[in-house]
Amino acid sequence: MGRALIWFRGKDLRVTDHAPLAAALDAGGDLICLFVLDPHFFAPARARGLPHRVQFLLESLRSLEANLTRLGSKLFIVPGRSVEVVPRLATLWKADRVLASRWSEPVGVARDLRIAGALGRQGVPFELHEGETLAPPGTVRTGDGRLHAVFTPFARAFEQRVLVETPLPAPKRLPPPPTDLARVETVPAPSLESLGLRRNPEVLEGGERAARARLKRFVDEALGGYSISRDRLDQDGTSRLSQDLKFGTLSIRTVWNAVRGHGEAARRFRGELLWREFAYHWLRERPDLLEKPFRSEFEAFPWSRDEALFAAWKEGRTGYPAVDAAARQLRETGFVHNRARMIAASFLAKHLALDFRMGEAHYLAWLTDGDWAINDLGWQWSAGCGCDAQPWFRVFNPILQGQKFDPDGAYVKRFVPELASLDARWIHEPWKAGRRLDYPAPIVDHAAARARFLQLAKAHLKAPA
DNA sequence: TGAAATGTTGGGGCG
DNA sequence: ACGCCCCAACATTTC
Repeated sequence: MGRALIWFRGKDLRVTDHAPLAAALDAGGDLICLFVLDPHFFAPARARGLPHRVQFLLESLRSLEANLTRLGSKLFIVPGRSVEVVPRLATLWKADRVLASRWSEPVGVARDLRIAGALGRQGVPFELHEGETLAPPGTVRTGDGRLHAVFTPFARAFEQRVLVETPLPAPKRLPPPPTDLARVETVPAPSLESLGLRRNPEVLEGGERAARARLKRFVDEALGGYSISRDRLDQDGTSRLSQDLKFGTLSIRTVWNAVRGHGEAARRFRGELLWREFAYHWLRERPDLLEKPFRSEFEAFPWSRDEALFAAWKEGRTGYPAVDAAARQLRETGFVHNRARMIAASFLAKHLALDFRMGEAHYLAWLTDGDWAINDLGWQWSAGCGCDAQPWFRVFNPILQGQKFDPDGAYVKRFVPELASLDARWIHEPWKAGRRLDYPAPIVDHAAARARFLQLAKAHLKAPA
């Protein structure tokens, strides 16, 4: 027996397959559930810069609170900085140990080190449990102990060596919070309105129940055709689970387990989950990747930082419909289709030769699913400077990509309404329609921009050191 | 998890 | 009938 303080954080907002909760419940004794509300993160000015993420997080937090209450426990939401709050409450509430889910991204590692130190000085163990990834980052390695630099061998090694266990069920009930707790300031889960935001109905609903419904929809309706329809901008062929993995409203192994078997399409989807593992492996090994390219020959690459071009890209007025639709989908809905992310990223890094970190930061702020490891890997992949990246000379043609993956222009028309009445024949190259449109001409010519980038990259990357 | 340039092949029109 | 050219279709190479 003893008293466990379970510290829920922004990446494990669930009660199902929650290792710290299950471990504490197994051990018996008192159980206190805590969420620390950092006033820095939950400030109106900051929230306005990340509106979609904040909305999803708040809904998921309220869902977690309701679920814990339903199970007989309670979520204490305490304002403050976690490095201060957690050690203070551990002492004040006489916890014997503090449990949390591992958080392996740089800010989480640094914070957990400080907290472990502070708790250690108070004689309280700090236990981090797995659940963030299928395999703890860094555990899948080559024969000589290095991380795989190429995805395919990584995936093969993962499948051979990693045994993904069955998810833990949600607890049937939880012990009520102890009655002798010293009173501390708690706050209700903030409302969007209190942060100066209005609910955006385009952002998917937060919380475990909505997440489970999405998983079921995907497995029942979309998984079978995943291999083909995953690339279609105009279809709902993707899982739409990214924000649930980001905030932990579904555990990664719940998703993995739900798509076991199911043939080739499911194997393809599991491959995408393994890209996530790959990204977490590398970021844990190389926290500096958030600042610099994986491939060192790109460290001094002469990227542009042209603010006018960047603004056109962010606001969706480059004149290339597929690129602009992606930009507007991001701002309006907090989500961008995977194929559209690639098209938009390629355009920024190659046609515009802008520093990929500008796009990376913009995506991280506006994506509901914005995840450091995955976002960074994706951007570095597109810019050609990443781990197992696409070659620098591979330049997506935004017109062809649009024609291939949005043949009727339905995706473009949804997010670029100025083009709604345009014939599908011209939808990806509206300047050829011979019509006056309230839509910008291309800010760069595709062929010229492509040639310019290839020349720039060749000169920089092949020049003798 | 590309695209464009270049090379090759083969059928048909035509002198 | 034959060779030549044209060019679409496909393959290979290059960026």
